[in-house]
Amino acid sequence: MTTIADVAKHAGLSRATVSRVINNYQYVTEEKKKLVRDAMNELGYYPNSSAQRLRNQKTNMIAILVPRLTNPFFTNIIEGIEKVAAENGLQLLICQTKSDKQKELNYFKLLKTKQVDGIILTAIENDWEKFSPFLDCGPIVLCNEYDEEATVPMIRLNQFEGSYIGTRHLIERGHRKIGYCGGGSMSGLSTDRKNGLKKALEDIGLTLNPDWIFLKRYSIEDGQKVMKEIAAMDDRPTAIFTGSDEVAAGVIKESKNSGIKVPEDLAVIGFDNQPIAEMIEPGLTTIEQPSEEIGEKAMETMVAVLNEQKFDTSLNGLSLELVVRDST
Amino acid sequence: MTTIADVAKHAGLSRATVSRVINNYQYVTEEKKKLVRDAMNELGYYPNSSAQRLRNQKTNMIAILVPRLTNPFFTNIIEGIEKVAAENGLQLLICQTKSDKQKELNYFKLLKTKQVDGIILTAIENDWEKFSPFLDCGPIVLCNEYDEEATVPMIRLNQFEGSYIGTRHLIERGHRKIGYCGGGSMSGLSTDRKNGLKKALEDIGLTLNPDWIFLKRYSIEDGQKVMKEIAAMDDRPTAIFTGSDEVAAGVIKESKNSGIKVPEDLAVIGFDNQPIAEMIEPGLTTIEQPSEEIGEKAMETMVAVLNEQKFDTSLNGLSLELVVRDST
DNA sequence: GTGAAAGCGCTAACAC
DNA sequence: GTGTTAGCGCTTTCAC
Repeated sequence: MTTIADVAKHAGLSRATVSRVINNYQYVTEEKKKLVRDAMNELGYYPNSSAQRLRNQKTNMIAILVPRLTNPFFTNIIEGIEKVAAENGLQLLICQTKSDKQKELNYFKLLKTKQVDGIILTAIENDWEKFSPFLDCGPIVLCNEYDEEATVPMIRLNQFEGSYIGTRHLIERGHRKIGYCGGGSMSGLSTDRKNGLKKALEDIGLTLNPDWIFLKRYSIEDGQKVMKEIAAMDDRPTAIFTGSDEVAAGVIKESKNSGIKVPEDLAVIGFDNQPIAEMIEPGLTTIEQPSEEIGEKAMETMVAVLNEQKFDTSLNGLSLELVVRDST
Repeated sequence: MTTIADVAKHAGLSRATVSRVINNYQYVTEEKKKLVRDAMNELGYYPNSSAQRLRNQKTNMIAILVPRLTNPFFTNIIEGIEKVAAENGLQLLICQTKSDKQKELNYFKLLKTKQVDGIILTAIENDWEKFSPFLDCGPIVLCNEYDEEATVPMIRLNQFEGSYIGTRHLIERGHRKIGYCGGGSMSGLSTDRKNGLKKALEDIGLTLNPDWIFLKRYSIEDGQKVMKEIAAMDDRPTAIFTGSDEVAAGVIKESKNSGIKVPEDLAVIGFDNQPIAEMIEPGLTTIEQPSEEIGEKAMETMVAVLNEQKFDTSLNGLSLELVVRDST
């Protein structure tokens, strides 16, 4: 392995000067800069990043925690994060939690062991207080999901309104028996969505039937199970509001096996507007989330916090929009 | 930040002993082990990974290069890789090349700067010779894609046979005018698939019509474009063999806009057997790849190479299988 | 079984 | 402008 000392010797200069060239320090004569660069090229020298990290006490690496990489919504967020990260010379350590509390918590040790400078969360599995030992170890930024207890910057969209407009749409189509299918029961996002739905129902004097509430549903398979459960009911909803396009796609897929027609027998509305929403039949009505922009904002916030700048995340300008297709 | 010296002082022992406890060195009395562990807990000590990496000259981190995270085939490979990585205490640095030559090459610098101990490639953008400066910087393992020039371990499936059986299936359904839609023209995998198709045609005295060859098609959008091109032809194929389910899904989606019926006017066969294959209508006939197993084998190979064990990758026991649905 | 000390490769005072 | 040197936090000989 060739080190900075080898380059220094080869160039007939000191290690300090070589370091200055590596780091674009301005007061080095062009002549010696060239000497150093030639030596680096001849020896095929690259600075050892472990040494740099140890010396500089920073890694230029940010951990991104996502539930699953197989969900395009999260890979789209990563897409946005990566764009801004690249612009700022930061690297990403992408971590899958598989929605597992312990896994999520373990990744926070990355902060303690100084493997990353900060963490961006796209979901939350644990109670917020579990994170308190880590809050002073480096910046934490929240996006997509949120928690009322959290004291860190958040990129948060109005999920209440998102599900409210979705439910209004169902009501306008004549539905009165509307079910809800969401994520974790403790989740701020999921709670807000449920409340948005409730509010829309209450506006016309209805209440949400507890039999039609399904929680902790995330995948296509989960959606299929929900459809089976609905099919087995004596009193079925005529419409179902789901927390993701994947779950909605599972519902629609299974409806074909259950002899239930979408949207005639059951209207289905998704969330996210993933590619799958326009691939399936009938096309999925859904609430579009600007996933890539969410990622961009999150990383911009991280960069600002790392540079100790202030950054107002309360007004992020991002909103949810209804995309109407054929499933409603 | 608390360091090993703080722990040593707190426990009334030397830094060496603390280090021995951290690394489970066996000759430390239980009594002092406890003293050290208590001190670590009280101080909330975690070893600094940059320092460990610098000292040990290894990172326990492996880079995984994938074209895109939004393609489930690659995230499934990552799934398998991650499983084996976790079993072996290795971390993953997931890198998106976006099928860009320069990006791919840049990630190889991770090896030079000692940010990772090894690299697993799931695709190849550059000519193999471009990688030669990096071959002695750490182990490189190839999976999915391959290159005849490559001298590194590969997890390689018989793509020739995969497309041969797919094409046979089309021929048995009565098709004689079969088109091919694949990835990079230089790619070993894509070339083998094209040759498998050619062979199946030649077996019954036919040749592949060059007008029906589409290369560098990867996404749903690419598939839609292919369908448009086909629709505009005077002499159209009656069946199309595609290199991924995403492209096939795009073809099928666009067929509905072009008034072309699948499979009656155009049979479509995909590759990979991704979730989307059974979500769309008609259900997509496809060649299933054991993507997760590919990832597992790749990481097992990497672990073996890191431990300087031999590992025969030529017999990996993985094979491709035809999954028949309604698109053919 | 435990401690003292050297050194992994790099950067940033500080001196000149 | 450039060189000298201390030290980032850790592990591992080598003594004892």
